[in-house]
Amino acid sequence: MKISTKGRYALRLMLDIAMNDATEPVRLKDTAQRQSISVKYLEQIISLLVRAGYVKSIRGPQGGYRLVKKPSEYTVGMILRQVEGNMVPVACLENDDVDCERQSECVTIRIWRELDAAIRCVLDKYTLADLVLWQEELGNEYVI
Amino acid sequence: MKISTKGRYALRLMLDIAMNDATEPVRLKDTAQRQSISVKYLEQIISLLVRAGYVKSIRGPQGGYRLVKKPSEYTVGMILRQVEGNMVPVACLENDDVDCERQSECVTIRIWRELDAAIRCVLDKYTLADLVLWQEELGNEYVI
DNA sequence: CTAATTTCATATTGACATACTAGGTAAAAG
DNA sequence: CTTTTACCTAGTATGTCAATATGAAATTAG
Repeated sequence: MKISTKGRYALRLMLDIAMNDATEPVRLKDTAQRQSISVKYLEQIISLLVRAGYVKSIRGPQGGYRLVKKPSEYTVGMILRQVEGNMVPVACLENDDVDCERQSECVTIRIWRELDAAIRCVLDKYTLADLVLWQEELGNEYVI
Repeated sequence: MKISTKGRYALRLMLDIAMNDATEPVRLKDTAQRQSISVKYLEQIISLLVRAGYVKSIRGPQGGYRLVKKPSEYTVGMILRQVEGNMVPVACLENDDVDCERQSECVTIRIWRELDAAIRCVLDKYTLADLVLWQEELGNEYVI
């Protein structure tokens, strides 16, 4: 019942790009340094986000990555789901076709459904824009 | 980000005991049959619940397991935490001592904290008594 | 054109976790 | 003393996690 490094790093990666792609594309080399994550691992993670159409890449020198849409258009849940798969807490909620024959007689699924809804609620409530704002506030505190 | 079979089985096991230990101790052999889980695997799971003091065991013929307290005194979260460990979504929330040096500058933790609270809320809201009730309602529907 | 810089694509690795099964021991009842 | 139950430990196959490693392809600067 843990979010993997892949998911957590993906969020920090998207946040890092959101905060730095205003003037020029963000190179993974720089993100890696800022976030203390290896370039190679970031490459793997970002490939999933490129494939999803969340970031676009520019090759060659001065290349890097840029967000395709505005930070406010990426919820935390969207990002996590791309790299972690559906963020559903039990397999029997995964697809609508019933693959567990116990479902009709199983009451524990009510707990799992409510848990799923609660998780969804939090993850889809916040966007990258919120994270950017928080991070900027934190930055200002240091200056003061 | 999944609850393992151990956690899910533990909940079904506790529910099964709650619903059947009124007259005599519940044997794992019977639970195994009712729940379609192997006796051997149930043995491993219940040993964690015995150690936690959640069920007491009676050996020998006509032996089995009984709940120590009333069903209403076991939240779903209590049971899951015994077999799954703390149900916290990211490691940096695990213990109070700060083992991640990024915590002061990391805003993603706000998401994780809220997620943790949401999960806690659901898991600690329901008890075995709720599950028993739901299961009984379901049983009656079949009769009608 | 060439060299440097970047992304892109796969393969490999070691450690650990999951989901069990197997085999045997210990206690209690009849 | 045999049966029935719980109890304990080890093993095992599979998969996932968290990366590294290697190299190719594209782009730009000079």
